[in-house]
Amino acid sequence: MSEQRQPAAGADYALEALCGRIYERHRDTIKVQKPHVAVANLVRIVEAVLTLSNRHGFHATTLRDLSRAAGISMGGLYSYFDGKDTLLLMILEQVADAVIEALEAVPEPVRADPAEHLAWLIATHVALSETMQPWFVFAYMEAKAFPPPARKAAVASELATERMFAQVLEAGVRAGCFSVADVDFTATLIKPLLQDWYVKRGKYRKRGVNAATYAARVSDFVLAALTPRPAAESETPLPPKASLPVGKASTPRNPTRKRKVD
Amino acid sequence: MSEQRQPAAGADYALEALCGRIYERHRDTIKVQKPHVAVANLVRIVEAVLTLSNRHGFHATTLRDLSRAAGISMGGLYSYFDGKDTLLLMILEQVADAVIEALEAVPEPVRADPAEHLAWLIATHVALSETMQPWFVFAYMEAKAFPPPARKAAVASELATERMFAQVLEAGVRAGCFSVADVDFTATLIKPLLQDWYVKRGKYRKRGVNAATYAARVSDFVLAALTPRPAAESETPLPPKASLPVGKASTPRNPTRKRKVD
DNA sequence: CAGCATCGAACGAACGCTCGCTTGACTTTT
DNA sequence: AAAAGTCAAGCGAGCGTTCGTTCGATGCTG
Repeated sequence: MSEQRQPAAGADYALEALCGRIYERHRDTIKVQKPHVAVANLVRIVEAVLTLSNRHGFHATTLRDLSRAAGISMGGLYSYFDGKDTLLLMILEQVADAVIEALEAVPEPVRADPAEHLAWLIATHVALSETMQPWFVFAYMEAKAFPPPARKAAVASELATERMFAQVLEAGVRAGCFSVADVDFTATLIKPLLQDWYVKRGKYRKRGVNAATYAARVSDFVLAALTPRPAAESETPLPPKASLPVGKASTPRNPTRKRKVD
Repeated sequence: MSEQRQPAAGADYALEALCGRIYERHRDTIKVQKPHVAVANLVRIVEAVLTLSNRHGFHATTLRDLSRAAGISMGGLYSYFDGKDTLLLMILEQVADAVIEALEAVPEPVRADPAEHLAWLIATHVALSETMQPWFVFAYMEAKAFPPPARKAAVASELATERMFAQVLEAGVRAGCFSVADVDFTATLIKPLLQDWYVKRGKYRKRGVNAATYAARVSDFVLAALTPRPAAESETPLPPKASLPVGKASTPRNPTRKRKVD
């Protein structure tokens, strides 16, 4: 199973390994005993549900579609999860775990230089979201629509990665190699740049941009914005008045019209 | 209706005005004749469907929920659209139109200076997406899941705004005030920064960041990245090898297992 | 021949959508 | 001016369909 494992991180982000972890985490609800059978079928289920959901949305994906795509009967599916929501949760958990695990495995020498550390975080995140692209898209698109446990976990995960960026920025500011007005805000701005890679990957593909190139360009862009300028700090004075017309105090806040029956 | 209309653009982005435009565009399918009645009810329908959909997704929003929230009976709803999909389309069209219309109304003096033009585009986009926040979130989250016409329109709209950014960047490069390696790519990177404002607006709200502040900060960040540096062009050589472990040539690309019946 | 794994018909609930009916403001008739 | 007629507008029970889920029968394997 392991063979060409690069860092000593001990984590593997291939489909099969990820499904193995799902199996272990949900041993109690998964009714199939033999691990190799269970994991093999989980692979087919997860692969199918990611494909179908990323095309039409999780809610629009029916278990009959999933059954056909995975090659497992309706009843068979219920040996692997006790309801549609659980299936969603299985995937979301795995994504959140993978992100934190991958980004925390920063090599010690890299951590020394804030600029290099930042570039490493960006490159690692892009590489991870490239390997697990369908998972990331799924988590990003479906996280909002579901039960509090999943929502909380997703938000927490996002904040955790944001904090990692903030810490690096702060270290850079202290070391004098970054010039940042608001560390937290700038850290927040980096996240959407990383998300764009997997959310709109098709667009980049079409333009011949691959993961490594994307990461390098984003690093360049971000580092350019952070690098202290010699003098002439021309902060944008304030945005040019770009107020949109919004016809007086319209938009009645309480348009409750009485119905016949309540 | 009009009164405090700032630019001479002639566009109004209040809920009622937007529904008025929807009414005009769909006169043929909307069965209600009297404009003031139709627009008033469209307001209640659109407001309700945006609220419900942004909470649980459009697909998960049932017409019964919508009927209750809007205060219009099931049958009544069908006087305003001939199917759930049409309702989705009505909103998507309106968002795409508003974006292009707003961004094309750039004042002539602003266009002269690329930096100012860029800041104006950012500020205008943020201001528009602030005014129409639920619409933007709806369009962003639901665009993928629907019929080719809607998808095509959404992609085209995104490319159009992207091209506007690219043109400004190009003008700035020619004028010597921007230093950009790849104009198209950099233009692409700006979009997600704008989207983050409405997609994660709750997060920014919680931190006391309002629309104007957000736009100003993003402008600063982007302009800092574009401003030519005196010397020392330290392009990131290549990303530090951030390869994730992906257990040998796993991930069987064709895990088709035969079923009993095809 | 156990017993684990899988199957797929069947079920109740909930969906999008329809349609015959009621309502009420306005027009016409007497 | 009162009565009768008209029709746009709105209503909600009910239709057929499809959903998530269940469960007894049926392999398959050691």
